[in-house]
Amino acid sequence: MRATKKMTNSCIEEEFDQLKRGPWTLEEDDLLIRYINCHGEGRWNSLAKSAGLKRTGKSCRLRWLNYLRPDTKRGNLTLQEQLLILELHSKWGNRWSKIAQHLPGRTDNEIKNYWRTRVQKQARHLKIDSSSKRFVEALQRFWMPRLLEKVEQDSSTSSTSTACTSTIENDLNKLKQQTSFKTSSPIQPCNNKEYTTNSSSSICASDSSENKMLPEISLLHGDSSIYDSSLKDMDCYNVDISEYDMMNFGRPDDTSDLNFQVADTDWISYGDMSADTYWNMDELWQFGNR
DNA sequence: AAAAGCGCCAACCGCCGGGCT
DNA sequence: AAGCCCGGCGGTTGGCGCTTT
Repeated sequence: MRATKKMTNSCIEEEFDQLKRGPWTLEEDDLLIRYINCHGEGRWNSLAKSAGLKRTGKSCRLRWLNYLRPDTKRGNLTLQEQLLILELHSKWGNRWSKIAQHLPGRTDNEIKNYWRTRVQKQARHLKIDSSSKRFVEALQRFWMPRLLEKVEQDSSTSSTSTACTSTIENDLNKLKQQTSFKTSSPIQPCNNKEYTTNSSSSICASDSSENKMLPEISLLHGDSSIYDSSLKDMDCYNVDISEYDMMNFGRPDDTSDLNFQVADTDWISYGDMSADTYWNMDELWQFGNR
């Protein structure tokens, strides 16, 4: 019989009331670190009590995973990390923990915050829903190729690479092999001339003669079961970004719900992005050269 | 210089699934 | 089989600090 079962409701409430909330103090951090170093992590509720912390197990777990764990990375996300997040989000949607698994040292919370504060901000500027097909198209059609281009430039000029970035670069190399984001690569037309998704989530380009459309991100609307947890199963988009008419990107088309306004923030134009650390293209150039 | 507005991010909340009793 | 606990996840909130007015 668990001890808590013997507790009366008032006892539980009293204990709950005594629990501390809000920002962690240095002393609490120290207690938690020392305890985990001695006894390891897990069994968070009992850990909290044994360590003498007046916190919930959940709170301790979160503090450890998101902040105190030794391999936690802090600071701005690199270009590679940003690109990987965009790509993985287009594949998996808001599966933050899953995305975080591919970014060593980054937490799901951090990635979620990045998405909400940086990426969704762009959607707001464009006055479109960040989960809309149009916005996902914009990401894939413009930002990701540009980011990839920049990442490649950086990797060709930079000789040093940490173990973590190597992991990310491996993932990105897979992406590069399996997608056609590169602006310089020749287009790879699909036989069926339609963007279609097959059972393993591969997406092929359609041939719309007047305005080529990027593949739909079927995750947003489709069956999540087709998505595998590993990058190795990513399939080609078979789209060459250079084939797309950027100027027509925001123009009205038959699918009116996909329209968005570009006039007030001319973010489609090169080098004329909104002034944001992560998204301003000018700053992107500087970012990788640090 | 002060107030208001805004962005970022750490932390919390509620829900869910799995495991144990 | 049912009830309970725990851990994990995604969504949301609140406070702090910076910027703008």
